[in-house]
Amino acid sequence: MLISLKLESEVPLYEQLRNEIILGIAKGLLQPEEKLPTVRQLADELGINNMTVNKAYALLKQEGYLVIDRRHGAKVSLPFKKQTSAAPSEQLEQKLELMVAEAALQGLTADSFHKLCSAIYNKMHILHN
Amino acid sequence: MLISLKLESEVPLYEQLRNEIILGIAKGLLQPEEKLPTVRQLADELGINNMTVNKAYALLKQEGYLVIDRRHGAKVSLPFKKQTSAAPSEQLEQKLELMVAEAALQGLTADSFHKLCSAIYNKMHILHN
Amino acid sequence: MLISLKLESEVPLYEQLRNEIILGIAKGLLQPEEKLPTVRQLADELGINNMTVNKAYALLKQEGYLVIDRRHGAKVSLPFKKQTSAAPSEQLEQKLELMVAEAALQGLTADSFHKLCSAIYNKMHILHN
Amino acid sequence: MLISLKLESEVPLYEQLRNEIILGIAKGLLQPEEKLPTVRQLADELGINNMTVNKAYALLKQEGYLVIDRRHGAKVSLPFKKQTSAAPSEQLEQKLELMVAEAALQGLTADSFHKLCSAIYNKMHILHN
DNA sequence: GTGGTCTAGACCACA
DNA sequence: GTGGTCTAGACCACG
Repeated sequence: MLISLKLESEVPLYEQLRNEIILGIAKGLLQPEEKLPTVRQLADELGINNMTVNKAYALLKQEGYLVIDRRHGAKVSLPFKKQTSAAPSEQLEQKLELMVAEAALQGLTADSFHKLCSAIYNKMHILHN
Repeated sequence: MLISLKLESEVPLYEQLRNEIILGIAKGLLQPEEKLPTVRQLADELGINNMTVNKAYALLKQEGYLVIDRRHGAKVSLPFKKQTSAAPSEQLEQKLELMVAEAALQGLTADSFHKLCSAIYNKMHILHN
Repeated sequence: MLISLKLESEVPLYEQLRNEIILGIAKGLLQPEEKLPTVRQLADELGINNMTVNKAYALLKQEGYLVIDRRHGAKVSLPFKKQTSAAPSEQLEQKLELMVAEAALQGLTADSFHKLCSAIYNKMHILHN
Repeated sequence: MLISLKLESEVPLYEQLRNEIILGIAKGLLQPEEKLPTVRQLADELGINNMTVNKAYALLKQEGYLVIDRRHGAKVSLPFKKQTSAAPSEQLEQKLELMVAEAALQGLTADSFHKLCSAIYNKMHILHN
């Protein structure tokens, strides 16, 4: 899996890294239980500091996407936190509301938006139908 | 229109303000051509620094949501045209992709996501059907 | 409020700092809404690095004990997460179980343990009777 | 007696193992003078390194919970006497103080805490009444 | 002036 | 060899 960071971006490096890994998991590029590179390896590979990778891993661990095993480093968690009936978090809802508002103001029709969502959802490996 | 800012939020104040105004426009609480409060008025009302409001207005102007006339202050732009063939901005697409990935990993089905989007879209005043 | 860290301890500095602040809040040495020292001030005062204090503050923020306001730095949260009927977290229960086991094996009677708990609880400013 | 370790836990394996054994003794699952598995047996059984088990045993020996005889392996110590006048170790007291502070801040009443302690104490086999 | 981020390099506990 | 912690010093966004 290829990870590319934008050094000039406003988004912090550790957050970009987190996002890329989440996308990787959702798209199936990273399988559950799959071992991730060590902190040092990834830091070298990306040309950034150990602590930056460390912070990203710690964040992903805290959010439940990664499991960190003292013996073998970091690996992808098993999926399905099994949200009983998948109530979307309030935070997600608010972010989505803003996004829809921007899309609507830019002239995107509801239908176009739906199609865009579908297209994106289909790129995800982990589907819940 | 009521604007509420969360001082303790991660999101910068000027960005929260920008977001609230965009939502206001999309929901029809702010009409096209409607005049907004002056920087000072709004800053006083919200209890924040002038520069913060200024920054939000400048950002909204740059994004095309506001028109700023030195004589008459800031007012809401005329809406964009419908984009039937609609190329959603790349930034929007990337943000949406990440959001979908997180939603999927949290167990939200594509169908639930679609319904959520529809519900939100229906709250918007500016519709493009 | 006086904070003392043990440099020779096995407990990480940032965690010691977190613990001291939690104790301070519980004992009422730090009042709700009270402003804490800035990261730099506290780091200087304790003779440790900024990032160590930063990490402690970030942890306390994440746990809900502190609120970080971009304008005025860190302050103590309002209490009462209002646990409906205060179901003790499973983690607390497990830690307590181990502690009781150790106490029992060291010959401490149940009654002594109860009295010890009462004595400690009475030192706390925030009581729920 | 069943021992389960969590590889993904923050708590070091040797410490988890120590804790489980202490709980086993306190609950009476391990009787005084009872022989424990050899280091190798237990390491194999749990799928962990010999050194890890070794470290746990050494720690338990140092704390007085185990007696290690080179010829007969490790066995459970005889219980301590009742401490009627009982000075609880300072370390125990500090850990308990932090725990109470966290519990209080999370809205747990003193009474609930007491009841929880009683319930746990009753699960222990070694009682000092 | 505040916290947030990042670096380069170091040491330590764990396994 | 792994992640976790810490340091000293730097730059930046926010307000």
